[in-house]
Amino acid sequence: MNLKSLAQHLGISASTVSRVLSGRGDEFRIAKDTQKRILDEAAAMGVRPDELARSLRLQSTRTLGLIIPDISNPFFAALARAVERSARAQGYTVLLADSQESAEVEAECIRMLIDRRIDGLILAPVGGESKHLRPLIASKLPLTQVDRVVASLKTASVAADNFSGAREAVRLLVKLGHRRIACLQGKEDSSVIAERVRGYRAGLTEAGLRIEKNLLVGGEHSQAIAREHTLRLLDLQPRPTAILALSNLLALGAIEAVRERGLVIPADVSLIAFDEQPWAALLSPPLTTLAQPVEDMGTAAVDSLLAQIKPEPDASSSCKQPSPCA
Amino acid sequence: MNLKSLAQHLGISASTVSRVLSGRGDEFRIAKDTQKRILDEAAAMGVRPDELARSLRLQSTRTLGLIIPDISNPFFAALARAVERSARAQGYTVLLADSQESAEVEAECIRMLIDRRIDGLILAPVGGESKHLRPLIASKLPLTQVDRVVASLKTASVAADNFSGAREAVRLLVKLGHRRIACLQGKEDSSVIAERVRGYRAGLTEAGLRIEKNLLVGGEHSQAIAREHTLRLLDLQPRPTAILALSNLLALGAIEAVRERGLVIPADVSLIAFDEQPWAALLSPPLTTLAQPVEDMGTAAVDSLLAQIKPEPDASSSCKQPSPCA
DNA sequence: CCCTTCTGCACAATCGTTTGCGCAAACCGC
DNA sequence: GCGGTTTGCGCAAACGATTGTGCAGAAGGG
Repeated sequence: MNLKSLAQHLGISASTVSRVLSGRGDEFRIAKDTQKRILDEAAAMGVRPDELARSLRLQSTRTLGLIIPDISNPFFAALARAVERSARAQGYTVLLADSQESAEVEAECIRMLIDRRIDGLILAPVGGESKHLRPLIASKLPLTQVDRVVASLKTASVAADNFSGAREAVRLLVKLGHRRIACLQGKEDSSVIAERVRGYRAGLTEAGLRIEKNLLVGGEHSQAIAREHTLRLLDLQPRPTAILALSNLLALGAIEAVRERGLVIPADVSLIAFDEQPWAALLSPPLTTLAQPVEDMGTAAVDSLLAQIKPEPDASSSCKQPSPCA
Repeated sequence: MNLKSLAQHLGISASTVSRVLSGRGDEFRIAKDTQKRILDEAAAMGVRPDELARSLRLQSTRTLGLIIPDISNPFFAALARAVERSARAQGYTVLLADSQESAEVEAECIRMLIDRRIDGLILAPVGGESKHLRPLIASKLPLTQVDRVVASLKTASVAADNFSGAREAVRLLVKLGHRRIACLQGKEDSSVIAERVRGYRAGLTEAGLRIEKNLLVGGEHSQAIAREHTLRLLDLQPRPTAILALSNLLALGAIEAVRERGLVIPADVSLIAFDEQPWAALLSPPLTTLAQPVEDMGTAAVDSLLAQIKPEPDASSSCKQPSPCA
């Protein structure tokens, strides 16, 4: 079923078959007649060149790696889809790996992808310690960070304008009359969260509001912990009138907590959350979310990476800010 | 950075390095001293054998393909995670592809995975026409179907007991006093849906209830269409008192429709849905769901596939039935 | 001291492609 | 009928690993 056996079968050399199958028959002046024979027989026998051998010889796999922290998070699932589609459109395939929010697993994924000789890597880092990324940088593999960005790594990166997004959210709440606005944050060492927190503070300051330490809670990116922190927020006297949840997972925890206290959104407390959710509209009343431009981020990441791979420099790009929606 | 250059660097042949790095130095009676030199230097230089070349030579990639119809569906995301973990535990890596609920894309994914010489494939088929799967069967590639099963394809398969699950759900509703129970189905040609519909009918019959044609609606696996069908259900006179949604996506559409009609679950109409959902508990009141044993299905699929790959026959397995939960 | 046995490693073929180079036949003009 | 050009294609060497076979040198026996 391989190119060589097809060649034998036709009494023709493998070189000729290779050239014809790669669509460069004319370029090498292979007789039309010969080309037709080869193409017909290849189709009939279902012969397709072995990508492994091909990659080995060409030293290029036309494969991109994508590492995300959690495929079951709708945001990352959407990102993965966008990356995959965009890569496929440019003739690349994507190897997807899930680092499970663990630096250790992340390092393992990186090793595995490098062993498979991917042409480039799109990485949404788990954040925090980045020692394990040093060998990656040293390897000179084309690399683009996406969503979360470890700034100490000098690489191309693609991220939403999280600062403006969060500030915008606060402005919105202020306009609605809120004065005690709490913020439910995730991992502090994540660039995404850091930016959003910065935006939160900026929004408050801008509105002439004080930044109260006990209204900025969290520190883990987990639904359970978000729930606990929200419970504590709700027990404060006076209670905050609005909560800004910095991610979809955190929002889930917050909603849980609000329900648990027998309170109602938005009568008792308003909630506005980052990340779009398929179910946001189903809550009563619908949850206000800040959609991230995940499609754009995916294609931008692929473009940025391919720009590094092909020698057509295009620098790193950035993205629209999250936009509020119903 | 490859094995050969390391060999030169040490003034040793590549064969020896290969044997040592593959951990079989003793087996080939390589001197302890030589082994140590090789291992040390390999670690220092960060040398790891090229998986491409290795796979080519060994005619085995230790890679499994997984094709699912939609990674952004939480059920499939969870399945992918389970498969990935289970495969990794057995030394295999997984190539994930998303067929986007399209037979055409599915065929393309299959071709791509075969070109990459995967050792086996786990497939959640889009269903319907299966002509495009013929070449796959012909290729003799180890294959296991998961979740959805195209019965006409004689392959190993892993699926939940959807029949019993649906029947159980109907029993539950009947016990709660419902007599007019509607069913919101998806693609009729999907084995999963077919089984669930069968279970639905069985449950009704068992309870001595008539099966009313206009209470069994649907035909597309889409939230929007589910919404429309539910609207029509709700406008029936008399209105059904309960709806069984055969998947998470359909449930979303149903909830939308119920809200749109200004009705309340479960006061006006009860809803029970297949597939677990992270947000099911957040609705007011919480949505009753039938969780599928997705972890088990993932590991069972991998086991079934590996049984075909390694010559340790273990036959195909099946799975626990979906269990009702809060 | 020679012959065998064991130890420790190297040689070379192989997996399935791609590609630079080169060679034979056909064709052309004179 | 001979040199030169064109046409059409094959040879063989890569790519980076694995592995059966074989070959030296040391060790051991008689």
